[in-house]
Amino acid sequence: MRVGSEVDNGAQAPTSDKSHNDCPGRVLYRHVAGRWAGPIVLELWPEPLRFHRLRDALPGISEKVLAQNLRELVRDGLVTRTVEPTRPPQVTYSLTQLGNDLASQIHGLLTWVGNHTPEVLAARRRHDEQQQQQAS
Amino acid sequence: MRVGSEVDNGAQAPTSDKSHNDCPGRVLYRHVAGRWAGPIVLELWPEPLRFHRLRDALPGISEKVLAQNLRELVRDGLVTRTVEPTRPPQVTYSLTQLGNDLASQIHGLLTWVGNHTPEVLAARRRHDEQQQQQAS
DNA sequence: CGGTATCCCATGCGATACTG
DNA sequence: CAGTATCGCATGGGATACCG
Repeated sequence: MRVGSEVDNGAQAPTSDKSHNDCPGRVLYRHVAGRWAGPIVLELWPEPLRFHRLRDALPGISEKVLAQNLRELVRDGLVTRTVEPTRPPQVTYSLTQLGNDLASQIHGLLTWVGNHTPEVLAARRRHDEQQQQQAS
Repeated sequence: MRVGSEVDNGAQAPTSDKSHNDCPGRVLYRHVAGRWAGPIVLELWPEPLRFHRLRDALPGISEKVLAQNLRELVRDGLVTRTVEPTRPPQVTYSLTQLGNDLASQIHGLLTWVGNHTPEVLAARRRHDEQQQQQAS
């Protein structure tokens, strides 16, 4: 609770010049660890997919966000976008070699999460119960 | 602080109740893939560290966010918090076995990023140049 | 089919001040 | 030393409508 009546002076220096924040590796990590980049790459791992197939494989994603992520992945050389000039047009996304390497790392992380979520939930329950007891 | 704790879907009801959004694995992934959880776990991988040591090892993190992440990690059974009742108190954070497993996955992803950032940057430059040409 | 455009909200994170 | 409290922005991402 606001002890001193000091008003927060809203201008919080964006920290923008701290060199480690602009570090490209940092930025790239933030992207590949984002909410959807990992899952998308994993979907493309076994086989190339078209836009709507990809969307359907990722329940909950919006087309906007899927498109954003794909654009970024293509730009970063992790995914290839191939257009078949048919009618209607077909656009296929596939992993590059670089993207393939990344996929194996993502896979490791994501399957770890899949395998150990129950243990984490159990630990969490134990922890919360102890907190409960201490509170009482 | 109850960060991302429970369901609590105050968010803009993503098509209402799509169960996959509340899926514990999804939530856990969002956490370990967050901006700092990965780096923190990696710092603890070689050896346990105290709060300020950890903060200093992670340039740019605020104490608030470090504390938040550590609390969550402890709650999830990935990190152990040990208090030495000396004067002044010493608090040491170390990985559990579960946290150790996670660390190796994170390590894979983070070192991949470290090793391949130059290639990504090169790809990005190539891509941006092509866009430039098409625009003209 | 394969996207963009627009609008808006929830959440994460940073900065600063204070406490046991 | 090891945190908590408070405030506020920036950003990612969701919903919806529209375009080539």
